[in-house]
Amino acid sequence: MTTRPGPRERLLDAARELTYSQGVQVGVDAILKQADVARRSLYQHFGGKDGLVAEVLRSDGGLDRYRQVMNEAGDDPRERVLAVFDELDAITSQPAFRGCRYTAAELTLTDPAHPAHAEVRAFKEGLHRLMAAELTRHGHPAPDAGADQLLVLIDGVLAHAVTRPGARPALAARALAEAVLAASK
Amino acid sequence: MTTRPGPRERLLDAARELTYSQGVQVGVDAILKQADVARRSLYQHFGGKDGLVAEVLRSDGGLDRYRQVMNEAGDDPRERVLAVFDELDAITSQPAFRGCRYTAAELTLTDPAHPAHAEVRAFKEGLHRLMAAELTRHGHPAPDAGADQLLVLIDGVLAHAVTRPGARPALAARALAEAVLAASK
DNA sequence: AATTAGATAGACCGATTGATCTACTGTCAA
DNA sequence: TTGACAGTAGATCAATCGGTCTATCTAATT
Repeated sequence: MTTRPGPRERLLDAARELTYSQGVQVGVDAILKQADVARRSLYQHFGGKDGLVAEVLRSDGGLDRYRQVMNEAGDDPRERVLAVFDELDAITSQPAFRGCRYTAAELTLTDPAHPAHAEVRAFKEGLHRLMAAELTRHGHPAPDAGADQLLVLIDGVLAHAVTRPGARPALAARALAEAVLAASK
Repeated sequence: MTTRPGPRERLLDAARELTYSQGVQVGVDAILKQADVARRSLYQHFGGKDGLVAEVLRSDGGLDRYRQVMNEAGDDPRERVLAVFDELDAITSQPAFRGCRYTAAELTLTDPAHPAHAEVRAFKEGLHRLMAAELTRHGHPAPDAGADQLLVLIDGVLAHAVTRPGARPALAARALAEAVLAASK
């Protein structure tokens, strides 16, 4: 039989799911209930709700998913970048799609002192490095600026898909990503 | 001496400011205090907090601001579209910038029944029509698809600027907007 | 002058929030 | 056997939430 994970993992799993489907405003009680964990364990492991939310973002592995999608697309930088937008089209078409978890956290948590903000920034910086590396391999004359453009496109797709469900923004963005790639020599 | 606006206007002004600076999670009490209005007036005029929030979005005049920026740029559709991104660069560079109020509302308010969602959608649709009209005048072969691209860029700029303050995403997006315009015959 | 509608002030409500606390249980190692 | 420790269960806390209520005041209408 499968041993179920410890309280810490169960808390992270429950929080990851509920803070996405219901937003970070979800109550601690709901998380505790779904995790089937004692109240005290939460404060023992994460210090409080804020710490739990931050750890959810930190341990989310969002960057790994981007890497995986690109790796499955092969070696060609161009194909690897475009594969990201194909994947975005699939993600944003799912009924359970509720936007980018990082952007949502950033916009929802107004308090600048919230530990989640640092995690959001770290994620975006990591994604920027990821994209810049691809553009460098592709011979792009300004990989940093190009990565900025790709990030705008990615964030734009994830933000826009929430408000206009039928728009398929990833397809629109994919064509612009090709324009970014076309800047290479 | 200037007669101060009625309770309804004061409520809208206070709510517009506070829901932006502190998010829609801001308490009713804070809005009432800043508006210097009796509690009852809020429920008399708007039925509740949800109604007030929705009316803030509806009466925000965000579309008018886009129109004004484009009108100030003259008649040429190309200049009018690019002026939008110049303006976005200015807006996102302000210290008080806290993201797109509509996107934030959409991501924060999880309840699908919240009346704000309809206002968000109406705004984005209006913006889409605005951009499509410019592309049509510019001779774009597919104004609707082109407007989709411009909206992704706009949403991307507003979303990305929140998480990476120094990135100047509007400048990156402006170059891509030129690519959209270049599709015209 | 009488009536009426809108606004104000503020008490009050039940529900929920995040967090702390005590008491108890099970496990493993010394 | 003892002790340490992590986890559980649940009472409890103060604060805050959105919303309803009564009572009073004011200004325009009739």
